[in-house]
Amino acid sequence: MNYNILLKEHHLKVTPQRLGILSFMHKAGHINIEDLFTQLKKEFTSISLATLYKNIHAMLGVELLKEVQIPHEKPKYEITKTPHAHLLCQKCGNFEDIFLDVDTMLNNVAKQSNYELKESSIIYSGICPKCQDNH
Amino acid sequence: MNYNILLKEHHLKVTPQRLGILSFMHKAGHINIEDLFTQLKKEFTSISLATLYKNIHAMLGVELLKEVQIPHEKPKYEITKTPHAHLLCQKCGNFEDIFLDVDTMLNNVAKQSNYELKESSIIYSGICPKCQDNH
DNA sequence: GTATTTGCAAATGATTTGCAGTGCT
DNA sequence: AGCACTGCAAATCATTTGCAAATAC
Repeated sequence: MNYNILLKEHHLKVTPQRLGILSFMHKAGHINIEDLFTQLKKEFTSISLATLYKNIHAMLGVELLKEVQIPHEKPKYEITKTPHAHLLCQKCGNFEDIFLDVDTMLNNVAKQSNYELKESSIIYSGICPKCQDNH
Repeated sequence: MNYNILLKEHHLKVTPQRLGILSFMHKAGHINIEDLFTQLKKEFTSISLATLYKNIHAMLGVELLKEVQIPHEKPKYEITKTPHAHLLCQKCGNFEDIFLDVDTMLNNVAKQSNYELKESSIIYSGICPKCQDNH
């Protein structure tokens, strides 16, 4: 993925810090501020938390990133992609995307509720296949 | 609803503060710490934030309460009821329950993902019927 | 060259903790 | 009576802000 272009498309200036944020975010899939900062420190010894927060907000503002709220956890961030749901393993903590037909679900709920629905935030939690085996 | 019994069933001692928390929580449906504290202050002039936090955590621990995380908002709390999803109006902020067939959805996703799913956290956002009219 | 971004330090805000006194069962 | 709960004050943790220097375009 070309983060350079991604930033420009969203009218954000390209800086090494921003490229680093996107690169680690992509590698992790979903990551919270604290873990992201730890990772970034390895490559940018001088990066500050303030910069990280400012950039996360800038990228959220232009919808380059999306915030994901797992109950009882600190928010995680992901690069915006096609609408999807999430799976959380309550045992090992694995957190992953699942590309359900979110649109169909949205339409059904819209009909039932008379809301004009735009988006959904969906997390399913349970035990992942691996953890079922190592019961 | 008898909060006295509700607390005892969950092995928590009955105190005026806890009864107050549950009563306001029920009245509001979903409420965050700050708003709940403001409400409580009216009835219990001496209640402290520390007490509120401690009690919220105690009640979460025994699953008498559930935390609901709306992206970009402070967590709200609700009294645990049968599994359901939530609707958020992006215009007026109205936040309500919707009793979809959460179990069927859970089973479908379980099949597709091979996760052994236990619960889901679902929020649909859009424009509520009222706000559509006052467009 | 100008506007934006960075990193620091300080400020703010939210939540937690320790402890002495009080209240529940 | 004994243990749990309350409220206060202080401590901790997370996030934001202001500003001078550095950097992107």
